[in-house]
Amino acid sequence: MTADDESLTRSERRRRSDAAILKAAEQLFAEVGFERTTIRAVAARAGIDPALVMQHYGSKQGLFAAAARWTGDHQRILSATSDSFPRVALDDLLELFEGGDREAAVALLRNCLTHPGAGRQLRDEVLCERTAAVRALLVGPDAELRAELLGACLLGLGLTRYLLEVPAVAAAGHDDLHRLMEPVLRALVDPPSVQPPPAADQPPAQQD
Amino acid sequence: MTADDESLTRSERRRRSDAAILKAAEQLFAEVGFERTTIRAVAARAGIDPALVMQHYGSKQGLFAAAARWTGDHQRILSATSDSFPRVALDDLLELFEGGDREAAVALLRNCLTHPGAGRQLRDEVLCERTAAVRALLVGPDAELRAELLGACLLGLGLTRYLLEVPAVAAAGHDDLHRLMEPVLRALVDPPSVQPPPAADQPPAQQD
DNA sequence: CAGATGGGTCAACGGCTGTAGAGTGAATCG
DNA sequence: CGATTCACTCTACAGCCGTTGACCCATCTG
Repeated sequence: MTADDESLTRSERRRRSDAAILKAAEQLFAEVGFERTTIRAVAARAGIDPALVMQHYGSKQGLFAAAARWTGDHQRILSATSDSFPRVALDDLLELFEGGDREAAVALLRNCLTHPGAGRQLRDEVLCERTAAVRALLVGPDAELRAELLGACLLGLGLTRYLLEVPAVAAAGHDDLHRLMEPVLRALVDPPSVQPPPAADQPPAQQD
Repeated sequence: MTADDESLTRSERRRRSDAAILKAAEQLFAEVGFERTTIRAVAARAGIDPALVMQHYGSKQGLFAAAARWTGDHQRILSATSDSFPRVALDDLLELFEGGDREAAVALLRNCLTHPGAGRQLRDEVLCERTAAVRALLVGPDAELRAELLGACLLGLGLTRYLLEVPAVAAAGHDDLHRLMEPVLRALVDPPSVQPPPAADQPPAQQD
């Protein structure tokens, strides 16, 4: 693939082809999904033999398990406050899918409705696990349901913007998305049935 | 399948097997997706020969095109007012996916990320077409983007509740979903930058 | 009743898929 | 340096898939 295949130690060759396989798999799983991705196509894009993919990852399922994963860091969400959550969650989403290594996450999203493992992973590791953390930020009743609904809205935004490419959503700038979506998320963080912090009702008096 | 295959006129037999094929196809496309659904499995569930499926629908693509479609009626949304929209849109979604013939719609949703035709159909016919109508309800700037974001949030709710089955969202009652999600949708119908119609019940005198 | 029609079945083809096993040659090591 | 390891390739298998064409036989038509 690159220049010299010579003068490479064995473990270097191993790591290099391993990375090439994984990268090709992430791209193909993200582009056309699990079923339409063939081992042969992955191998061709990685510039190696199909059988090598099996030796490295055991099976197509194993390859998918390694390639499709949520690459966002949960830490930033965890350290958000109830106040900053809408902004931070949106930023996280936009950065993840517009950053350099979005493929693994797109691969997970692309297949979450048709590949049982991907669906389970998205539900359990991304939506539920995050939910458990986000729930701690939320006061008032229905914290768990509200946390999951926050995930649902963010998921809807991600899908329409990056996978379905619904025109206006896909073309919108970050500022517009923040301006329009933050109040949406806030409606779940501070639902009408819950008085926003014990403070006064709602009058102008805003402080940070 | 049913009792008597005898004493049926030819066109009756035709219509009957046609309906059986379509129903089986809707179910399988909804359950396991396009790729994992085989003509043979559809035929087996319909109780007929695989070749008959081809004679009736031409190809697997043709069968899918007939089976996966949005069965909700756009009329109710169209006749909503800006005020009633959140409630009506939610009701529409819940009724569609908890009614008797949800399979065709689930089939469309299930495959919208991996089947190019399904994705295009969901985007163009459901999200965009509805958007064009909903946009008319919305006053203020960014009407198109806000309309599409409304679709995105509803899509996220539908996917997490009916396909991914995220626990709390899937188990929630209609009343809880209405109570929590209506304010969310309202944040897009009446974004903070737009004065909600000549103020009425809202707490007095808010201005920006 | 005899021929035409068409819904339905049967068997098969060609292609593609994931996967396995034997083999090769260069890097590694005693 | 000789033996061994191991990343890599080649070839092939077995199975499943969408699709097709020939063939039945109950229904329709004259």
